[in-house]
Amino acid sequence: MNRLPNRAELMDRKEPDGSLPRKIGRWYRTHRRRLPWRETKDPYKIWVSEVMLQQTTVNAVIPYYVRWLELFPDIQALARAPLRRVLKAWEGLGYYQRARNLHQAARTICRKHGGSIPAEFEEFIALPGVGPYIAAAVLSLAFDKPYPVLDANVRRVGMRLYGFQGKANARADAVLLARIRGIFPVENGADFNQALMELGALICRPKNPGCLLCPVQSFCRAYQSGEQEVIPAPKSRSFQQIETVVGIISDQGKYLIQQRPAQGLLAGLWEFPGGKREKGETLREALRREIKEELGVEVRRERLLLKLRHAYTRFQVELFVFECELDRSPLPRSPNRRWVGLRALKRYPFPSGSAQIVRFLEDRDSEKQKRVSVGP
DNA sequence: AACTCGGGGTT
DNA sequence: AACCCAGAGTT
Repeated sequence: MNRLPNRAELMDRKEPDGSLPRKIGRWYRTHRRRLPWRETKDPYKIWVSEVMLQQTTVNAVIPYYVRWLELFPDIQALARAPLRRVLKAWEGLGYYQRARNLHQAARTICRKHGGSIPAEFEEFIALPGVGPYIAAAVLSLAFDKPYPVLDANVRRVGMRLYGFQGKANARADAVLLARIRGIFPVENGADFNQALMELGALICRPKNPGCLLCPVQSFCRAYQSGEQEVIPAPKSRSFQQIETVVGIISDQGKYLIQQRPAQGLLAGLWEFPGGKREKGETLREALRREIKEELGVEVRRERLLLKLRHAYTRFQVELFVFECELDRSPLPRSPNRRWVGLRALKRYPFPSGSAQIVRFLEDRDSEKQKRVSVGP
């Protein structure tokens, strides 16, 4: 667990001009990127950025971040918003539990903390979705408390600097945090934290690190032994291919969609009926089985509408989207199944793959409208 | 300690 | 195609 540097660690530290924190600090002041969340000290805004940036690259986050602050400019606005709008604003960013947790935490803060973000580590980390990194980051960057942060950038920089071998792990993290605490500057801790992360992002990259431009090259054990490219060791990963079938079922201009369970993959998002193709099944057999299982109705006729590919972290999905004609119309007998017109479809949060299908349907519809209005 | 949870960017 | 990313929660 993180903690503040103690008295002995902070007092009487000599920081000569050539020290590591000084060198990194000077480099940061001249090379840092101007990013939206670096223009503010508002803890809510910094928090939002940290949650979005979790396992997500800076460039992917920026447009979401800007739009989010327009929709939910402060914690009260977020707390008031219904979950569906919150998830819609997150659509395409992934790890949707982050949005649900942020929303829930905002409501808790407005209900129990008078609407202001807790400035104490133990109180803040107790909120859903706030772990050791985000607690340290927000308290450091917004409240200038000297908590060292340990994210993927700092981990890579630190492991290389100190010549750690092997994969990242909890034990190595603890040792690393202790060493960073040991050099943590008395002043401008927020800049030191950001400087370490920025160094990891711009110079001490996973591949092809820019050691020749690195301000702390002379301190770096990995550089001295030429191991900078192999520290940290890569994580092992599996990868598999999956084929899914999707049924587009429409009736009088409305489409049948259903909501995924509140737990697990893509929790709470909406999608069209369908599922995985099993071994030994044709796509059409899979479609008929899934529709029968999910809706209790036989498919009378179907035609392939489009094929999409979508990559997840651990697998790649190929979606075969069929327009279906059913035996009879299935009744939406649960709140998790709805007939929705194209216009209203835009307000529902979909996984990225399904969002592509929605765009296809919209395009198809606007083409149809054009033909009608222009005439043959 | 190992898994799960998305999607997009980079190489 | 493989790898990675301003991690957190669950098992």
